[in-house]
Amino acid sequence: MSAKITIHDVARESGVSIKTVSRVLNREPNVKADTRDRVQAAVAALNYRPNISARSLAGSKAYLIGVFFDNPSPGYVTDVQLGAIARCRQEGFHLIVEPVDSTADVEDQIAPMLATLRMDGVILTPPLSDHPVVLAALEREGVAYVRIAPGGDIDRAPWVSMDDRLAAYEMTKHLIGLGHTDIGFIIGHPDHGASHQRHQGFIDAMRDAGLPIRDDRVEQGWFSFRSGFEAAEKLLGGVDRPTAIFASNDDMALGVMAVANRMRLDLPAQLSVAGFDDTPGAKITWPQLTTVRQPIHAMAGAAADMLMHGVEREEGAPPPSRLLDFELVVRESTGPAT
Amino acid sequence: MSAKITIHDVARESGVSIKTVSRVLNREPNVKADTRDRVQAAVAALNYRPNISARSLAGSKAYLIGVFFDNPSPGYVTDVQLGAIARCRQEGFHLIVEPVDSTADVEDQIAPMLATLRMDGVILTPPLSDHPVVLAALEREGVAYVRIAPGGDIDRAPWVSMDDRLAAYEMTKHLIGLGHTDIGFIIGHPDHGASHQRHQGFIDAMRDAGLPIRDDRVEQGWFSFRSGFEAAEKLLGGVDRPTAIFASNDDMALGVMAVANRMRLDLPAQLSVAGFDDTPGAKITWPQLTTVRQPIHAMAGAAADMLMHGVEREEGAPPPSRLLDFELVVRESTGPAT
DNA sequence: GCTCGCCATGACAGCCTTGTCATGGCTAAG
DNA sequence: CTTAGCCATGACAAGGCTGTCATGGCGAGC
Repeated sequence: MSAKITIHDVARESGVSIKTVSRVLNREPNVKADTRDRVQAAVAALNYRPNISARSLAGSKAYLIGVFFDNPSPGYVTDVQLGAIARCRQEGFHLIVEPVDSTADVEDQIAPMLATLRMDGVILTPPLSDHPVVLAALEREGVAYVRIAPGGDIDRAPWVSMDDRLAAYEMTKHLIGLGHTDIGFIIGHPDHGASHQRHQGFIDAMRDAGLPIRDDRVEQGWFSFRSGFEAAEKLLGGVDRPTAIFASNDDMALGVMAVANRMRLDLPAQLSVAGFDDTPGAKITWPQLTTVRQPIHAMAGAAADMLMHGVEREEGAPPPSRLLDFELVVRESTGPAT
Repeated sequence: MSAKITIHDVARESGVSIKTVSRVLNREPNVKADTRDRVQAAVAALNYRPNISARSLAGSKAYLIGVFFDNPSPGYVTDVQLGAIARCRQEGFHLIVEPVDSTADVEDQIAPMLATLRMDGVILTPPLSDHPVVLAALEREGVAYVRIAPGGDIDRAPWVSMDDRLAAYEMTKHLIGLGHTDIGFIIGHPDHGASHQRHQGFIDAMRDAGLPIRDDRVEQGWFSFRSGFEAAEKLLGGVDRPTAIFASNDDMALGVMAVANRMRLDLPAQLSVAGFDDTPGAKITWPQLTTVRQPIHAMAGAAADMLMHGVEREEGAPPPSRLLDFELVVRESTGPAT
């Protein structure tokens, strides 16, 4: 380990005071171009890296962004991490990941960490985006946060989301366009805000097409494979079957496909199946799953951006937020109604 | 935000010097039980949390553990994180996650972060556990690290692993026990040390049972669904098919199942399929996948433990390391040979 | 009863950086 | 030519904690 070099070494090397080095490092104004170059040369020559602890102790930034999650889908979680990190790296920030078990005492889990770490901001993923205790703790500790895909209370804080309602609407329209009129729907986990919006998109599309929604065609799920499996057993149990099923996420759609497989139904000839999320699992089936690609990576990146650059909020105005585009991914699991 | 309370407040409240508070906080000796209690009471009363930046600036610990990964399997990655965090929380440590793109300049990615963050240790997941540039950078910067499931150069640094060879051996024995004599095998990604060991386990079991291994029954894969799919197409392409296929991980096994599904093979009657890892995907198929449960959670926890408590290495002795137990998970995708 | 020695505690410096404020040099205006 | 005013720079303190070392109190031994 090379003896660690500090800002003093750089200052001496370039013949200025440490404050000037600091100014160059932080891109502050009031440094002559010539001086700036000299300092940067010294930094490069000495291979100097500022010490993050000293920085955050002295200054106001911690160079740390937190990601809180309590999400059963590993694909979603890593995607968020990757998206956030990509942005953070550019600005010299780092990512602290903190799983939060929302069935245990949430306050106990996050309060200590918030106080010791004093992160610059926290990215909240569903269902934590709508967890009242989490939001309250963050606000109490004065830590900025951005919610990803929140379900309600939209004006409370900045968020990044996509139009779940519209996406579900488009997917339903896709099925209707294939000739399906009798479509089953599986609702997502009630704690996730997106669940309601996706359901609403389905309802709107059916209504706009003048199609009825039978009560026995809508089942409650929990975003898990198992819940999709069970819902599908009910939906496909009778002699009178829907010709398509739209599940509110991919895992549940895979559950539907498992049931269909077991029943020896031919996909998509006898049953079309659509999911939502475009998780890696969507490509891992036969036939591959028609689904909605969420811009998870981009959403996390945008959230990190807002946090690093300080979410300025004007009094009275709604918090700065972003709605990103989704993409309908049509694969082989949906086909013409027969 | 409550005005942040410091060690001085606690000291005043309990009538001792800040140094004594520090001693209590760090469980140092030389504090009277009575004094210790008073300090702890004050800490609780004031809801005091030490500032991590100040701590790491003054002391030698950073209270940060890094996790480096470049792993295509999100399930594996989150499992490692969860396992590591569970331990870290108990000791007040936090987890920094750093994806490393091993196809880009690895040095550029990790050297700056190592220097600024000065983490107490880093957990390396495959294939990074065997990446020479990563290991060298860590050693140069004097950052302790623990390798998870390294493939070779075992005495270079501490590691945590499981007996991949034995697990593959047992799985093969399971298949042989079901009456299979003609078994296909799909090798894992050549960069992962475990791949070779699993392959060896398969070879050993077949040899010990006196069974031949046909060259055209062994295919190279890359741990991805697609590679499993393609390998299966070759293995199952001819009229003369193996009665069982053992894939070196679950994703590839799922690829095999997709091919079998498409060929309308009845599982496990016409083909037994076995995987390795017990990822969430293993339960997401029909029939559910027989596989090997890796103690990923426990391995990560053990690695975190070693890092937090300082990996003491005696000169000449091999580094302290741990081999954890695996578990054969027999589900419905394997059955008697017909 | 006194001294030695150990144990519990405290004063102080130091970790590395940023923020504040003062200083000196320069330009433009009087 | 002088001075106000601005800009670039530097000296110094502060930030919260731990490590070192000195100090004071106490019990044991003589």
